[in-house]
Amino acid sequence: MTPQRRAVAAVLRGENVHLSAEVVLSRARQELPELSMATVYNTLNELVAMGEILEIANGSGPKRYDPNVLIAHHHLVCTSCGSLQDVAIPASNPRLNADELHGYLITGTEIVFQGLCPRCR
Amino acid sequence: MTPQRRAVAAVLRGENVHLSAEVVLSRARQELPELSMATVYNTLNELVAMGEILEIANGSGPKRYDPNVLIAHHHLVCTSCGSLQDVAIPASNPRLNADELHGYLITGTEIVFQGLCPRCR
DNA sequence: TTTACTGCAAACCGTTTGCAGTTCC
DNA sequence: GGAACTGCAAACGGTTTGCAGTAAA
Repeated sequence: MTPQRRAVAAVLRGENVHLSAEVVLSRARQELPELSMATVYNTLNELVAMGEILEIANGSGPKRYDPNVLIAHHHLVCTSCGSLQDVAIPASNPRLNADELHGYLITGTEIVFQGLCPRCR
Repeated sequence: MTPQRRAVAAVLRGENVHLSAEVVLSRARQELPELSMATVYNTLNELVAMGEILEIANGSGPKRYDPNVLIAHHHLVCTSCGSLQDVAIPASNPRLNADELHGYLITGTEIVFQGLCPRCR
């Protein structure tokens, strides 16, 4: 646990936090100005590998990192400004029936609700 | 309609087709060897803008292009090899209730089922 | 002294863009 | 001649990597 990793981890804390590497860097630099981007990426990737944070791959644009791993949830993304909102798993959780599985073994289901956020609509 | 565009469009035809720009190029070059990557991307982006094909943004790795725009569907992706399968919209289509909308106006819902394909499991 | 980690800079991959050279009306 | 399009090569943005230097065990 180096100061760098602590600074990165400290930024990724809380609910409804979805930060890009860039933003993680600038925020963590408030604590540790000499922090480098390489170290941010190294740390983020380790945190993802350890299961401490989630990686949210946005279509184009940078990946976002989400520290909320304890409560399973989906995302609501604004197609205009890119802002993200956590949403609870809906009551009607989608399932595939046998003939739609095409022989796959399902390991996860991810729902992305697209829409316009209050500011953009 | 130039030969280049025709060649690209011809490759993106059928069901369960999810090709990267790279693959589109190499296949279209069998018809038109002098085709360039720039033109492939130009054409793909126009087709997407025209609503003729869908862009599937994979986490890391190249985008995939899907000509199946007529039948609404979701995707089943192999987390090991990246292969993709179209799946029908499940009977229980997820919906958010008012308090989960957070003021967003929903415009679309995308489900990605992750799993292991028959070859990888 | 070995090991792990950092920061820098350069490389990387997928995609986009500037531009000069077609082609077609 | 003007508009639309091509191919090349260079630029781009986000991410990763090689490497020399530093700190910690």
